[in-house]
Amino acid sequence: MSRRQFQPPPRTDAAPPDDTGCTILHVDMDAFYASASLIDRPELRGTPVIIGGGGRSVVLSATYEARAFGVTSAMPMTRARRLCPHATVITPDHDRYAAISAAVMATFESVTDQIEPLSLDEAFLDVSGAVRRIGPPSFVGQWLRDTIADEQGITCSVGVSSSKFVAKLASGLAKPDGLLVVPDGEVVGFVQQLPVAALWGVGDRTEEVLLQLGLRTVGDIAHTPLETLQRALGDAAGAHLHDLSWGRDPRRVQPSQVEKSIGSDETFPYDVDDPAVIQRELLRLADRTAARVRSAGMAGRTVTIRVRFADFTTITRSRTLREHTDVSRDIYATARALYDALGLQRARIRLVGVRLEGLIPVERAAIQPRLDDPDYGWREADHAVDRASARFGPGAVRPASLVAESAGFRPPPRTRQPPRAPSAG
DNA sequence: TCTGGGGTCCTGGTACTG
DNA sequence: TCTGCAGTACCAGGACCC
Repeated sequence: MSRRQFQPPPRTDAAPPDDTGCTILHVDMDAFYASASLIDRPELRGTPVIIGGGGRSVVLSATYEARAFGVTSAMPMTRARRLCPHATVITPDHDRYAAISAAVMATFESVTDQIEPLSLDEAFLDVSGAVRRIGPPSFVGQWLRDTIADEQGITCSVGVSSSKFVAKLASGLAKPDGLLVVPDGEVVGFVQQLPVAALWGVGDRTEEVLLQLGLRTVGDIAHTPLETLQRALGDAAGAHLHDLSWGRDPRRVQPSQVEKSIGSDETFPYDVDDPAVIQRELLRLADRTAARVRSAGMAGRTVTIRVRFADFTTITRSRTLREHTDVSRDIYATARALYDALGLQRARIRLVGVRLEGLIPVERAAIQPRLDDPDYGWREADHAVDRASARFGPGAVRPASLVAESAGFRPPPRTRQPPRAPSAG
């Protein structure tokens, strides 16, 4: 809980919007990573700034001045630099973002304990328990905006409504630096005027399907038979969109969301066809994944690998183990077996990933020592590595093959062979 | 133009079991 | 013993979100 008590601002005489029953707030930081990066670089305010790395990375965030040139999040950096060559490029500082996010979440906690973070820069709040203590939801929303601006030096936008879906739409329309209330009686009209792509769950593919059906607005979806939507999009997605098109969204704010999987992907700076390089990368990713799983106090049962080829086709392979594990060696061995089973012969690979799914708390995992386990086995070794990493920094202790890699590894020359199709299964 | 990294959820196919 | 069926678990991939 927050150590700071809520301090209500002076009330104004402006007529408040009708926010009766609108107890769901969606708070979304404006261009969060860019705004956070400019706290220490105030001279760059009002100028185009792009947050992103080099090589094959994409744009993490951009100031509104850069967005005016067509730069958007997730756009390849090479393209962003072309669109806005005079922009200042800043390398992301994730530790800084996490610290600011934690401070913002603490501000939320001074209002309500019903907080559902969606990411570092946005969250749903259910303020129904705070209305009597603090004031109407829109008043709470404005106080949050003022407080975050004062204390963190960044702006945010707030959507206020009676459901998560509409609150999120409202915050998006309020951007930047605004607050929008959608009263209960206006939800259907508000939603149905929007284009189909505004709906949560409609991405490029689904939008294309809907447009092919002649559906351009949410109102069009609302007046389409449910069976037609389900035939085109599947039972779940069809029903979901039909509900949203009438403003129906019964999902409640869920304060605690348990992780269901943990994993890491890595895109190589160049396409790789050397099996040894890929095996080392799998080892590194398995190590990293296992450390995160142990740090979260979890254990998982299904190991999934992902392989993306040079032509961007992507395959996944998974295997469910007999027992849950948090041991680096088990995860690597399974990932390696899955990769070997692909039977790839010098295919050009762009990315590999390792993920552990089916997570449960480690104390519920009932991990059984095997008869051939030594007294102090791989789990104890992992915990020793974790302790060393905590004391001396990540990577203080690594598998020997990774140490050799950092000492002398050189990337292989680029090749021109096309990717080989993976074997069936 | 050329596409990151970390996730969740859903769907359809297949294998297994009673 | 064989076959068909239903339920379940697993697997692979697609789509989506931030």
